[in-house]
Amino acid sequence: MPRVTGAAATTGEILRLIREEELHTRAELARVTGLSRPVIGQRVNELLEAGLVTESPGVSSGGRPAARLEFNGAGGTVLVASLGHTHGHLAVCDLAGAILHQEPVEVAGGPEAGIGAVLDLWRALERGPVRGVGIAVPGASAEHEPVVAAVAERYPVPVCIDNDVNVMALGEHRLRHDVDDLLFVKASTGIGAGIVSGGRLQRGAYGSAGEIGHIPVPDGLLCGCGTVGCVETVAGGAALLAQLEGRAANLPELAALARAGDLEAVAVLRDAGRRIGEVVAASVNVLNPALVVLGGDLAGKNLIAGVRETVYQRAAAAATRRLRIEPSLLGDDAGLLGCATMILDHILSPRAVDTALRAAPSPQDPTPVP
Amino acid sequence: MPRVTGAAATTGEILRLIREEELHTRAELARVTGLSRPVIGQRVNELLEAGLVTESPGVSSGGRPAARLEFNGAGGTVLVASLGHTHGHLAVCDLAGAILHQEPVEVAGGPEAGIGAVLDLWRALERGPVRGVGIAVPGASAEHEPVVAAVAERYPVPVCIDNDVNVMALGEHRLRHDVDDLLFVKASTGIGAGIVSGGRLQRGAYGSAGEIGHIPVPDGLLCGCGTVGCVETVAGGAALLAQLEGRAANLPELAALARAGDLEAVAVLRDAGRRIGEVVAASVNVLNPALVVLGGDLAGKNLIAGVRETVYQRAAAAATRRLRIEPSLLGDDAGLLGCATMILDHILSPRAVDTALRAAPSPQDPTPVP
DNA sequence: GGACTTAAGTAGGTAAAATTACAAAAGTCA
DNA sequence: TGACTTTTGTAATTTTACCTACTTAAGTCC
Repeated sequence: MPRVTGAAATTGEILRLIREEELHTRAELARVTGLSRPVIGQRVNELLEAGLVTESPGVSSGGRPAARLEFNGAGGTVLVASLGHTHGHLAVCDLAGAILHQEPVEVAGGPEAGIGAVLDLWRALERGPVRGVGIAVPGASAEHEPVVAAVAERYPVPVCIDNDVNVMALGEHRLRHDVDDLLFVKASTGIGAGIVSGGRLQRGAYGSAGEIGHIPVPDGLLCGCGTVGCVETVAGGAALLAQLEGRAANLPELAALARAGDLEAVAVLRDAGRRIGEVVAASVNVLNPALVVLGGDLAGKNLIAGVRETVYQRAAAAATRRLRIEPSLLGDDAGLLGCATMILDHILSPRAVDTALRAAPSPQDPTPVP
Repeated sequence: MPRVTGAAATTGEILRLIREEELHTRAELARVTGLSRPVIGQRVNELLEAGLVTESPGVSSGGRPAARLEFNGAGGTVLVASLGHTHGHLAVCDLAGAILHQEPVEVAGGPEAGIGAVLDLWRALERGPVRGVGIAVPGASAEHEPVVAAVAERYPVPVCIDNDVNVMALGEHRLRHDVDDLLFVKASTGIGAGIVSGGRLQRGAYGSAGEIGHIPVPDGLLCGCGTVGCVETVAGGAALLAQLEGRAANLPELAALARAGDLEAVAVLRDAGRRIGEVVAASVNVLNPALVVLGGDLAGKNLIAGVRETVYQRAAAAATRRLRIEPSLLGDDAGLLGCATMILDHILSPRAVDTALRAAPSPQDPTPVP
């Protein structure tokens, strides 16, 4: 019987089918790939031996019940950290991307200075073999090579680092993998966006794609960047706190105020949404995404309403006809979950898995997967 | 000796290495791919037999001279057409993408109505086996399924169709294949952009990515699209002709006027460049391309100067620091050359070549390549 | 309980792909 | 001219990646 799929169904590809395509028995895998049962059996055994897949009794459909194959999220861990300029969070996640344990961390002086503290905390939290490390940093990730070097020295596994917004965009994309073109907008102290186009994260030529915080909006104050009327200046967290004249000390408080129905807070957020909507409208015109996701401390229903209002009014009909604008599904742990997605996508990709299995077919090897 | 490259070096991949990676001898191919000489020899023979590659005597480097392998641009032809709402151009190109012969064509009633005339002219121009067809249409290509059907009925070869701006972006990308993130902006009667990000053309979720013509710019007239101040309304070809109050009857005349030094025409174009620069600046902030290419009837030095002025002033420093803004290298035949690139990328891709060779290994087959 | 159904493992075999080893061709250089 | 270098081709062999056929397992249905 000839093969059906275009790509050769390597062992790594079989894992992808189990993990992402909802195929859970050897027989199904054989049908979909067009490969014979013995080949599938052999590949699945490799995955079972490597601890990447588990087998459990299934239900019968009239004959012998098929053993149910599941990706083994407990087959290892990844270490992740979402770092800001002064503080951040870190966590240990399983291979399914679930957070097993997390901690806040102080990184006075930024990620470079604070990476030592992060490494020490990770060491204390470690459980099971570490298969990869994912880190989110503020701003351009290219400037954080020393961080990667410090981590790579302690952990001989793949290390991925990216901008916090890009990482969140990846995390959101994982939850909605039917959407191949999405724009993730983070509204917090700063305002930025992560772009997924054609199913892939777009960083631009020099890593600053999606930096929409300094696009000017009509009417506005002088921004630190030199231009007049950057969105970040008129609708960023600092501006909103200033507008409330001390009634909220930080962004979570502001959000809480709005949730409690405070009319002034609601108005401030709605108006910020309108300003942000201006730049989102421009981005939507340029990119034509299927979905805009709003995340960050400020992305409550009021801000989102403001964004919707402006985008549907300002952006071209062709780009908005089927456009959805929705809140993030990731919640408070967006950064950590995004980091986990980033590194897991890397180490569980068919290529990486094939390479790892070729190098270390035995399960007790110190770094069997990546 | 183990393989070096990740991707299996299939026959199609070997062709790519010869065509795009400047590898011109069997020995070089063997070194780069890590495959043994006999395998390379066999694959190259397949390509020679299929007429996709030519062999010529080379120069010695101290031993037997290596036979020089070149992609055979004369191994077939592709038919291309760049169609507007009322008229267009069509051509026959060789497999290297060079125009062998071109003709204007009237397509009263748009591409659907005029495709018959196009087919007849193509038939008259045909020389050598036709390996593919590429067509550019105004606006969204999804609306032109009937055109594809009509062409496919006469020519049993791959047919590619896309928006004219996207096609030009592809053509420009081919000429600068070191640049993986570029924005092609066409300034003519309409204003639009084609986006190449991460080396791939981005169409967006519903094919309208890059439609920047209807983004509003500060201050402006009422546009047909309902919004106030679309760039296309204030800086599109129609607006500029109106500003010149009859001194130019069409855009080529306007461009000629400016080249001759007419101050009014120069000012009008420069100002249009500034308006277009507003939306280009927004796009640059969002996408962070390495290069913005300006094409279309209006893209002379005056308009480009205006665009540069505004972009470097308005866009964020991170996005403009290494940004280049340049005129198109494609010239008047941008549409046709872009079409050729589009269809050639398709039929000469490693996958397409491998499939074609598997199906028809003999050179005298009517459709050996695709 | 026995026939039927579906799933999975085993053994042996085959065809393709790539390798090694050997041989020949076509130049340079003294 | 002959030694040396580099490229290319040929033949036999090995390796890989499958498949087919058969057997065993484990359930349902009458």
